[in-house]
Amino acid sequence: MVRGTLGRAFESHEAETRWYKYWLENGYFHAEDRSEKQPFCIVIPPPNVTGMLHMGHALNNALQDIVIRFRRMQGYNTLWMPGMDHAGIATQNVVEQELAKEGISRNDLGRERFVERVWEWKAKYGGMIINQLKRLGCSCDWSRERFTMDEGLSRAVREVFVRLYNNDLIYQGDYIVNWCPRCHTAISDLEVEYNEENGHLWHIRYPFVDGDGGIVVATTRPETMLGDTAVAVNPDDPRYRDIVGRSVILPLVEREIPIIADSYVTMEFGSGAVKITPGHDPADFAMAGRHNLPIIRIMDGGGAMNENAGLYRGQDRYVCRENIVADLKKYGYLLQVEPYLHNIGQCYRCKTDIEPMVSRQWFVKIAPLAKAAVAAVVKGKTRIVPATWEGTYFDWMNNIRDWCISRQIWWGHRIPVWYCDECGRIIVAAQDPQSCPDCGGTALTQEEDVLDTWFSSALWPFSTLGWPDQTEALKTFYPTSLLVTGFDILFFWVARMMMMGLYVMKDVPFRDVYLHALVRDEQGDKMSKSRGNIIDPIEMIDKYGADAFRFTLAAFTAQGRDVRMSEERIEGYKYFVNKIWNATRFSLINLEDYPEEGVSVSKEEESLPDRWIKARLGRTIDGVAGGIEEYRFNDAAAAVYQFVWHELCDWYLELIKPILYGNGDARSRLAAQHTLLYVLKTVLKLLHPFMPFLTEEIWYTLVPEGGAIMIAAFPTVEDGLRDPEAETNMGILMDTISAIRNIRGEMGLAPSKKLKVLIRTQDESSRSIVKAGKDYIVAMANLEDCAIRGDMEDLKGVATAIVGNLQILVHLEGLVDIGGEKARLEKEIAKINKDLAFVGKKIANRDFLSRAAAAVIQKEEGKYRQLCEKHAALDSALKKLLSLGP
RNA sequence: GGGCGGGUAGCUCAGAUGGGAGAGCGCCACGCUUACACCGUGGAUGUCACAGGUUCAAGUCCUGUUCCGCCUACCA
Repeated sequence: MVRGTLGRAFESHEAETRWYKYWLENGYFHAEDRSEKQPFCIVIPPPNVTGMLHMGHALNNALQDIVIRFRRMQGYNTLWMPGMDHAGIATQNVVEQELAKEGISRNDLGRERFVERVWEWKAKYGGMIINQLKRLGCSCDWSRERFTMDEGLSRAVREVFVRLYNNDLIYQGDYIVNWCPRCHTAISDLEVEYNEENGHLWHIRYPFVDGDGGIVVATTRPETMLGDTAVAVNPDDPRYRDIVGRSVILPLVEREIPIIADSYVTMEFGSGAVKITPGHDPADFAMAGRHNLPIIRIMDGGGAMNENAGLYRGQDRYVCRENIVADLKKYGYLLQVEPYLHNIGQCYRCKTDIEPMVSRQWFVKIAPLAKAAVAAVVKGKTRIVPATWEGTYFDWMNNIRDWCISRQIWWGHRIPVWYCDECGRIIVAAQDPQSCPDCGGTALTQEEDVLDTWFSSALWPFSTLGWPDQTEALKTFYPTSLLVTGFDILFFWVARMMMMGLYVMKDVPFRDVYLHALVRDEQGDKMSKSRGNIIDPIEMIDKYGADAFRFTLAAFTAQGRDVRMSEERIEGYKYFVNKIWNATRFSLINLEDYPEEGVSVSKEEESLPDRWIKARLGRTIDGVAGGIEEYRFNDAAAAVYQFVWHELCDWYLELIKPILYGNGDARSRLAAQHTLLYVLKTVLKLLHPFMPFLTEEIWYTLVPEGGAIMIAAFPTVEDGLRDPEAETNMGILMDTISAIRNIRGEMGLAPSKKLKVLIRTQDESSRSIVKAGKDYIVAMANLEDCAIRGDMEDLKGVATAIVGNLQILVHLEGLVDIGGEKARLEKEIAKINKDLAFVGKKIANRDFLSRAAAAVIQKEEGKYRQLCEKHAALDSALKKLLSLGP
C-alpha cells in the first residue's frame, strides 16, 4: 500500500462517522478485566437519562477523552467506564408531563404502571446523550455501559443501605426537611438554592394573655403564625427579661403560647422577639427541641394550608399570606410593614419556593463518614486538583449535616424496608423478605419512599465495576485513577463518592480528582435557556467538526478559570485543523517518491533545520505530555499549536522547500523527507488525544499500514531529539532572516524584490554558522545574494540591523531613503537607550552587586555588554549614513 | 455574615519557586511566492485595579482599599 493523497479540505462529518465506527468495530475502546498492563480508569460522571449534551458535558467529556486517549497510547490498560443516571425527580417530571398531555396523572395510573411507563419512556427517548458523546469522539468502553437502575446497581444500592442501617448510620425520624411543594417530595439541603428577593418584614403584635399590652414580633412569613407555638426573646435582653414565662394570645388563632428565652435570638434584629414555628422553620424546629415545644404542621404536601389552619384551610400558602395580612390589619394586630431583602430557598430543579416542613424521612448519619473522607484527602490518598478546592471540601465536610435520602416519588430505588402488617416490626433487607422474623406474618408492606438519586451515584465508582460481586474488573480498576468533573458537584457527588467508597471498599474511589470550571458565554455569563445564550455542542460539531471543537475546549481550560466559549473561537481552531490538513497535503506531495520502507539517515546527513525541528519536537513532546499529566490542558494545547503552526509550518516546511524541490543533492533531499515524515507522524500522535478524527484520517493516508493512530504509542523524548546546539545555531539564522525581513517591511521594499545583503562579523564561529546557513537565509529572506565577510569597511546606501555579533547590511540600491533609514535606526537606538539606562542603573547599584545572586549579576552584566555593543554598532551605522550620504 | 477566585495589550486570557511582560483574536501596512487567503511577511498597542510595605530587585511576596464573579450561612 502506498501513501494516499488528501482532498482539498477535511470533510469532518464524513470522517467522524467512519472512524468512530472503525474504532468500535476493532474494539479499541475495550478494556481488559485482567491485563499485564498497568490499569488506568476513569468513571464518567453519569449524565441524566433525560439529558441532552450541553457545553458543560462537552467540556467535561472532552477532557476525559483527552486523558483517556493519552493514557491508552501510553500503554495503559485503559478503562473509561460509561453510563447514565436515572435522575429520579427529573425523569419522573418528564413522564408526568407526558401523562398530563394525555390528561392523566401518575395517581390515575398507580405506582406499578407508572414505573413501567418510565421504563418505556427510557427505552424510547432516554439516553440521547450517549449518542451525542459518541459524536464528540468519546472512547468509552460501551460494552460496559451501566445505568443506575440496572439490576446490578440496584443490588449495590440495597446492599449499602442495609449495611449502613445495621451500622446505625441510617435512621428514620420526624425532622424538618426542605420540601418542594411542586415536586411533592423532600429534597436534601444541597438541592436548595437561595436567591435574593424583595419581601417584607411584617411587625405583628401578640397581646398578653393576662394584662394589657403585648409583644411585637417581626416576620417575613406571616402565614406561618398559624403554626406558632411560642415567642422567643434573648435571655439577656433587658426589655423582655420580665416577661419571659408569660403567655400571649396568638392573633386570629386565639391559641395561648408561651414567651421563652433562647440565646439564638438576636436582640438587635427587628423587635428582638421572634415568633416560633417549629413545623415550618429549621431554626424554630431546633428551638422546639431545646424547649420541648409542640410542633404544628399547617400545610399539606402541595403547599396549601391544612386542617390545622382553621379558617384558612385549603388556601395556597401565598394566598393565605395575603388573607392573614389583611385580617391582622383589620383587627389591629399589624403595626408596621417594611420592605425587606432576603434569601428565599428554591428547588434547584423547578425553582418553586421551598417549604421547610416537618415530616418522617430517612437520613444518613454522615459525620463518621465525612471524617474518613476528610482524612483521606489530608493524607493525600486522594488529590484534588486544583488544590484550592481542598479547602472548600474540608469546610463543607467538617460542617456537614445529616443527609436526607428519602424522596416521595416513584421513580428510583425503593427503600429496602418493610413493615410487618401484623406486629409493626421494621424489616431492613437486601432481599425481599417473605415473612416477618418476629411474628412470622406474611403481610408485609414495603416503604413507599425511594432513595435520593445521589445515593446510587455515590456508589458509582465501584457499583459499575460489579460490586457487590468481587469481579476481576473491580480488583483491577478500583480505586480508579481519576475523576473529572465540574466543581459544582463537588459536594453532591465527589464528596459522597469519597464517603461511600471509603465505607464500602475501605479505600478511596479515585487517586486524583480534577475539577474543571464552568462553561460560560463570551460575556462571562452562565449559559441558560432563559438568557438565550446557549451554544449547542452538536451544532458546533456539525459546523466546525468535533476536532476543532474539542481543541477549543482544551485550549481554554486553564485551571481555576471559567471557560468562555464563543463560536468565533471554535472557528479559529477550525483554521488550525485546516492548517494541519494542508501541511500534510504539502508533505504528501513531497513524499511521493520517498520509499515506503524509509531510508536510514546518519546524523551527519541531517541538515541544521532537520536537527532543529527535531529538537523543537522534543520540547513539544514534553510540553504536551507534561500538560496532560498535570491537567494543564491549555498548556498542552498551546504547546502543540505553537509547534505545528509557528515552527513546523512557518519555518521548517519553508526551510526545506528548496531542498525538496531538488536544489540540493539526492541524499539531503532524502534526509529532509525522512525528517519531515518522522516529525509529522510524531506530531499527529501528540495531537491525537485532542483531535482524534483528523489525526486518524491523516494517519491512515500518511502511514497506510501503520494501524490506527489511536493505539499507536505516545511519543517520548528520545535522546536523539535533544539538540541545544541546533536550537542555538538555527536561532541565529532565524533572527538574521527576521532582521532582513524587518528592514524590508520597514523600508517599504517590495516582497518580490530580491535584495543584496552583506553580513559581517569578526567572530569566527558566528561567521561559520552563517556561512553554513547562507542558502537558508537567501531563500527565506528572498535575497539575490548574501555575502559574509570578516572585514568591517564602511559602506554607503545600506540599511543596518544588529543580531548578536552580526552586522546585517541590506543594500538599498537606487531606492535609497536616507530619511527612512535614519528614522528606523533612531527608533532602534532609542529603544536600546531605554534598556541601557535600566540595566546600567542596576549594575551600577552597590547593593545589587553585593546582594544579588552571582548568576543574576553575570546575566545583567552580559545583557549590558550586548546592549552596548548593539548600541555602538547602530550608532556608527547612523553616523555613516549621515556622513556618507546616498 | 464567612470563604474562595479574579481585576495584565481593543477583546479573551497565559504568566511554578521574585530579576522591568507573552499568546490567540482584532487592528495597520504590504503580498494571490506551485500546502493553506481557513494564507504569508512586517508593524503598533500595556502607570500588570488602587495605596502602602518587604527586598538590591515585585505582575509575581505581605497589608489595606476598591470593583466583579462564585461558593457557603437558621438573624426571624
